[in-house]
Amino acid sequence: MISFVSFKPDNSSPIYLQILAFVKRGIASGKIKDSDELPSRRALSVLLGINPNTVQRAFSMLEEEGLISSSHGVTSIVTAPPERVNKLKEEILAADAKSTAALFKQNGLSLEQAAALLAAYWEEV
Amino acid sequence: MISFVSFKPDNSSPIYLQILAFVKRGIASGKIKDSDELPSRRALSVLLGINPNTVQRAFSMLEEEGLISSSHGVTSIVTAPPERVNKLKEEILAADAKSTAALFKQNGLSLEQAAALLAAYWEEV
DNA sequence: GCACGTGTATTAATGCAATAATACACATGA
DNA sequence: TCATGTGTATTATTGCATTAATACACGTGC
Repeated sequence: MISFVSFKPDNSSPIYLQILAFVKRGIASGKIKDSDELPSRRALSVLLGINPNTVQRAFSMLEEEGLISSSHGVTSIVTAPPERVNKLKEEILAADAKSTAALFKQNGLSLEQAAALLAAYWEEV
Repeated sequence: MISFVSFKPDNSSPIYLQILAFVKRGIASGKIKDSDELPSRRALSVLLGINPNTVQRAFSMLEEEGLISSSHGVTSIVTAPPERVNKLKEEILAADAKSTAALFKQNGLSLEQAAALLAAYWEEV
């Protein structure tokens, strides 16, 4: 069963997108594995204190992307074969790296300064 | 006169917040300097193709933070003494570094891997 | 069989960013 | 002086993302 204990939604973006990102990053990083079982939509909505439809929306998007498999009456299962995981990992890392580089460049930093700054705050988070 | 040619709003957050962030990062990075003149609210709204009230909202928030000075009849002026710039720079860099570190950690990367990834995409953006 | 938990679908309600319209106050320059 | 452009303020409206409420369909296990 996938754990959502480390999932802390904020108000910076829609909750359903945060759930989507949480699961995708979990799969990409290996914390969530192929054939893992997801909590039911209702159970997760109670756990997170949100509306069941919000969970439903996130799960249906995961289904559209082929990352989970759903059927009536039973909880959904993660569908993440190795090649899919690698592809997802590359996508996420590339997107993160690009946005991060853009951010630091916008701040007028050099690559060396950016790396140093990252190192300075690495242990803090 | 502050230039907004590099300002490219997207639909990831409210436009007024993007304007706010654009100006703050500009000040922090030195691209926008103390006593620089801002375009008028109406002129900027025409330039960006948005409603004057959206610009007004961003500018009033900048005024609340003490980063611009406004008076009737004349365009607003940047108020950014050196100590304020340094403070702003620290705030922005710290926030960016923390969120970046958290992001890479969430992806299961080590500091070395994160730095390498950043370097790999640095020139691309 | 059937109670229960599950996935799925539809519709309504809510909140808020963005827009819109308008009015007033002030400064500048012809 | 006065026309013009500026900042400021108020109120209403629109559109859409999000949440909410509800009903229906299906599978499991007693």
